[in-house]
Amino acid sequence: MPDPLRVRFAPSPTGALHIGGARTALYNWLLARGRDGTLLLRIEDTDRERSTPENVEQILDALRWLGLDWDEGPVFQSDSAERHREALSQLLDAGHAYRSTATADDVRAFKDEHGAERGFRGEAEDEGAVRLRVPEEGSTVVHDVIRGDTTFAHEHLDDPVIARADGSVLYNFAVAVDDLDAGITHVVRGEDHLSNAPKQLLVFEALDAPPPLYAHLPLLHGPDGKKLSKRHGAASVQELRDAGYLAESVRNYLALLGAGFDPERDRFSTAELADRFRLERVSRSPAVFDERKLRTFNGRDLRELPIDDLVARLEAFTGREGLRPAVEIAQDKLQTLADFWPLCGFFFDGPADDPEAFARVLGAEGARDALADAREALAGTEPFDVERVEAALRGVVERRGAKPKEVFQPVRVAIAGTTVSPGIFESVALLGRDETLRRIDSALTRAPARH
RNA sequence: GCCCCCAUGGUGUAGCGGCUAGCACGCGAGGUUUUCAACCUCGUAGUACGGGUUCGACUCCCGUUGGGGGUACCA
Repeated sequence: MPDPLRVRFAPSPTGALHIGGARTALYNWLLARGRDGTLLLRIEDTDRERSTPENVEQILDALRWLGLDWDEGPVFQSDSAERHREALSQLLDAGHAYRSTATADDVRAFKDEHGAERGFRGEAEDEGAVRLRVPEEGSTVVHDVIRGDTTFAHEHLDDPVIARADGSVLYNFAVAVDDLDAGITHVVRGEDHLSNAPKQLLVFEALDAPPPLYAHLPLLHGPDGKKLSKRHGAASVQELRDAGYLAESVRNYLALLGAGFDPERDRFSTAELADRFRLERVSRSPAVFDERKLRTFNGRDLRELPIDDLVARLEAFTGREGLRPAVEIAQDKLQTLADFWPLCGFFFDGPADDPEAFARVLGAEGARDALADAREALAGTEPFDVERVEAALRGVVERRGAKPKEVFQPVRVAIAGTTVSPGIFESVALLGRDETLRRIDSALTRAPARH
């Protein structure tokens, strides 16, 4: 029997859940859910400034939106101050750590003297910050599930500061103690933590405790190869949500970004993802987050959503109600939830204001006449349903010997105000005869007469 | 500067010593078409470079170059 998994994810509480962090959270989630493990949510808050209740709530909210739940937590590192102090004096007493007043300048001076590649070693003093004593000889090797062994020679490692002079502990010490106490078996985090791993391993060793398994994920980059940031558009899952992406699409896309799933497929249910996820399969090289591809995935998923579901999401997204009829005729044209209102808002709030489109389409040769003919045909259409509307409009096309678009576009611009809308017959039928005629009349009044 | 990681088309990836280097997104052309999408066809483009090892390297080793991360009494 394998030991039960205890996995933890620990976003930093800065308020925004960054996309890279979201992927890390997702992989932790898939790992735990796929192997019946326990998932612990920890907030890395040794730096008190960041973990304001508002920031934490934003993170939790983003996690929930993504559909990631956890079994225990959130727990805060700052809640374990007593235990941290205890572990600290344990190391001090055993000689694995010492106090030192050495500053960053002292460390620099040390390297000037001994060489830049030499790790700093301080002298034990009665006061000052607490530094962990790194062995002179040998090395610490990180056995990483994803990247294999990475060896860190002790001679290159500085004696890391693990607690401030005031006794408050620092990250590398606190996580190690917390992971130990929480019985964490798997630590899955970003590659930016790889160089922290030997420090934490050294803490485990000093505490004479077995370390968890580590897996460091490659980082996510923007299209320019640089670290993903707001410059690249959305950089946090909150922004993705606001941009109208579906949580399940984001999940699916993020999961595919480096997890080594079947390359012949690009769609997996969340259950499948959890079932197939293998830490060993995760890529070692960084990936570029491509929002266009996410858009494509999103559009595909959105188009297949049951209509009731889509309507509910759109009403929540736009804050408007009674959207269903419009959603029915627009679903195929949406890529994100945010696409809906620009496309269909005219049904509810009147024609959009697009003078350029109006002038171009209704100013074209014969456009005004075509629109007048359409008005006449529509005025006599009964009942006013999609079928009859289509017959009426096509009749106009035929009588005028025009191309379809020479009639349809003027009508479209008259009712929508722009050149883009759902299908013209569906749109006209949905708007109803009275409103359609009203808008056509209004357009006719504004349109320049040209024959 | 020093420590560490990474390297298949524009992007995400498959490959695990012998392949016509596969799939998807994008992009291009065509088809369909009432706009925008969607959809169908076809097409485009890749193993960073240099040395080895081997009968044989995208696959293994070394170096170079390039990219990234770390280097706090931050997390």
